[in-house]
Amino acid sequence: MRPNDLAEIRNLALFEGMEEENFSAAIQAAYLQNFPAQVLLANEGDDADFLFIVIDGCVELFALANGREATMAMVGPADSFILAAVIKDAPYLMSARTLEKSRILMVPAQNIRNAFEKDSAFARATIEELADCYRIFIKEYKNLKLRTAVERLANRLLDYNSEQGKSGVIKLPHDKKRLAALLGMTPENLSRAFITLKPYGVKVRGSEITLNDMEGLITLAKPNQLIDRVDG
Amino acid sequence: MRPNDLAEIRNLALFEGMEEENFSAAIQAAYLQNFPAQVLLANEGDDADFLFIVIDGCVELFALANGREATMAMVGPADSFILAAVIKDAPYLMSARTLEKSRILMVPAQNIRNAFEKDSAFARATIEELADCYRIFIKEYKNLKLRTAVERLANRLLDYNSEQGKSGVIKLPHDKKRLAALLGMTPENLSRAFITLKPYGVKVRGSEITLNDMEGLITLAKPNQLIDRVDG
DNA sequence: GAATTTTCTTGATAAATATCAAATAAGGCG
DNA sequence: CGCCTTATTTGATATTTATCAAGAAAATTC
Repeated sequence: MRPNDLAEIRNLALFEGMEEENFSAAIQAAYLQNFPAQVLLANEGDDADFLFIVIDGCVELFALANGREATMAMVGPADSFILAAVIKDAPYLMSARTLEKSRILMVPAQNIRNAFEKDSAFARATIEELADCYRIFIKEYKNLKLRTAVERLANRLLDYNSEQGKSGVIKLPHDKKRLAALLGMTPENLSRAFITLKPYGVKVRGSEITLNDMEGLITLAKPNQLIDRVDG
Repeated sequence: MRPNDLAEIRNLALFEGMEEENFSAAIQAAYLQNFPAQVLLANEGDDADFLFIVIDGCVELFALANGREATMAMVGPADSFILAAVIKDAPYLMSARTLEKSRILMVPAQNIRNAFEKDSAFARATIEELADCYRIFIKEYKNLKLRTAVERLANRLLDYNSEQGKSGVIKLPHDKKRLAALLGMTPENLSRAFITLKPYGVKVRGSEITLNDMEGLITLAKPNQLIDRVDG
């Protein structure tokens, strides 16, 4: 591991307050690895051998059942995933695959569990991280249960706009097939949802989306601090 | 608070390993209160003033948006709720109401936050509790995204059957309106889902359900350890 | 126990979403 | 560039789920 990488990892919220000694112990057994796109990092049902942290790139969390596939979340730089399975020493409930070339830190589960037995700052950081992940999923669950497909798309566009500097011009961060899966709809439905949003000033040119009527879009989307990451 | 109650609370997983001194400090400011049915205990959007723990009774967690209401979970004895909001000192993402006469322990949020700063056993217990809650919701999310309404009902019936001693005769723990909301469907749809399950040996007599063809029902439901609480 | 309210069911219909098939567009590669 | 693969869109249709309006059943009240 390069010293550069080490410093970057040291600064992750999860490890920030940790004692140097405990950090070293936890991290020395870890791997920082480069993966190409479309690599399966974790498979639902398998025992939680590693905690994963995305350093660079993008990872899709997904689940299979009944011949269907559901995208659960997209994970980006500085995000950990499957922390809860590691803590419980239980099977992963989700699978994970890289969507693009990604740099991933893999910390053996046992090291994580040892670390928060020993290091109370790390235990507290773990609590914070878990609480964050929990609330994100509660919001996703509400999003799915309380909104129609068009409303979910509209709010997602508002989120992307906020993340990307509120310029009114968005670059979709994933291809449309994956965006559809993330929003809990089929690609065909996503296409039609975009058409439905046309009267609300949403212009689609490939993966570039322009929002020409924020007022109107917001009226339709009804963004909500208790569901969305960012308020439109 | 009666000594009896105190002993019961002391034995909750969350407080089990806690130092006596810290437990006393946390609990002395707490209220153990009896509520009738249909009392709103927490309101989404409000600041998290209390951690709630159900001692007796039943509480519904729900959320509102766009004129719709979604039931998020049912909480019973020994379960805590809205722990994550307390930890983050953030607004509740869910509202909570009693469904029946209930005894609820309310611990001021500040006491909880103090407690895991001081007490590492409590911090670890909090991690475990949060990880449990997280995994339960991941499962619910998968349930909703990967299964049809009929499949969700079938699996819920199998769960209830397992919980209630696998006798093949179930007493529904909630009225059907609430069961429908919990399963993410309308009451009308629940009625029809029961009719759909009739050929699979599901007999409905009020809130008493009889399962006469476990094989068939399981074939339809396809219960899954990675979604359901108990495996059929 | 009759009246009243609430819950549950049923029927008819509408809306939302998925599926299947085909056409079009976009991107990558030799 | 032109071929080939993959992604996206469109159209037609089916399925799933919700809505609205009654009616039936159950529970509650007086």
